[in-house]
Amino acid sequence: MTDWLDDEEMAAWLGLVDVSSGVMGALEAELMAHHGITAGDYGVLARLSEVEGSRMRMCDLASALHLSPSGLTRRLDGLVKRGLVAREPSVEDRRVMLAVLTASGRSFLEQVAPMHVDGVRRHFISRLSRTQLRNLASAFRSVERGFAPADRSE
Amino acid sequence: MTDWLDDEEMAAWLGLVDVSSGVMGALEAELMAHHGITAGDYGVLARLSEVEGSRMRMCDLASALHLSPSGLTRRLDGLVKRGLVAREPSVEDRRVMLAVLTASGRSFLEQVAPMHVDGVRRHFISRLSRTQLRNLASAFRSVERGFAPADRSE
DNA sequence: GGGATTTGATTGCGGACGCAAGTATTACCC
DNA sequence: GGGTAATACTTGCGTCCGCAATCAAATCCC
Repeated sequence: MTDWLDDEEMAAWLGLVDVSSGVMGALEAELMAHHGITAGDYGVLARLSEVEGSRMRMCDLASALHLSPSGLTRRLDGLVKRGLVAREPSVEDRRVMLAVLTASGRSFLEQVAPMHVDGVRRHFISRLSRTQLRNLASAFRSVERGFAPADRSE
Repeated sequence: MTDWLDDEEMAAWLGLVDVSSGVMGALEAELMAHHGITAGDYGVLARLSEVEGSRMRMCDLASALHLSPSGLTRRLDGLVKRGLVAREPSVEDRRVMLAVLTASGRSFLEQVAPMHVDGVRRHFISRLSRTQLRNLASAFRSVERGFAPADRSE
């Protein structure tokens, strides 16, 4: 018989699954209901707004968002059609396209972002004490340290 | 200006997102590579195996898996085609279909499950001390307590 | 410097899934 | 008890997204 999960292990594992899907689902629904934007689209805008020049190479943006190249191409199509992002060929490397946040994309994001962080706070942060928050962050760091060198099973 | 997230809050939030997507992604890839089954299909088999009689009403199964009714219908189509699950009309309520784990479904699951819990252990549980595990489970419970009565924002 | 390899982006195709509509059965209620 | 409402499942349709193929451009290497 295999080494099954005991109650505490199971609670931690199921908790991770339920909490992440629950919180992210709630945030997605709120973003869509109040601003008509998907979490994926919001992620593009937010990421672009954080970087120097508000522009990123497609490939860097795709990996930052854990999205395939083709997925990002189509996601960007929608954002371009809405005028929130523009495509701009790179001058240093003519293979690459830069995704650049437009002025209206930035102002849209500035309307949406406060509600999003409020959602994170309401559904997640506010349920936790400061100690729990710190413990959580430290536990997540422990798990993430195992990610990079863990691929030798393939 | 809105009430932004400080460093610890941000670390906890980003940690949740990255850890859950990282761990679940790794588990999904392993399930697919070693047993040719998606995480969704595995979830159906696992859930059925846990209940009395190895059968569930479609609607209960759908909500347990956070899946829409139509999504479950098609997912079950695939599992039925592979002979792992069977459909069985209910005698007490002729609207409902029961999804029932077949003998081959059960034996397939018994081959897969040890690898799956091993994956959970490798990618997640083993990175944490017993104290971290307990703290994590308790923090998740705190967050989940806020789920049910939190819908007054809609 | 010119051909082979690598890298970046897009498109065709197919799978997965949610919503809305449709059908069948049950529950409710006067 | 008969009509209305609610529930369970399925199907049609559209969207999202990953993989493989394709094309363009840069890099490598002799």
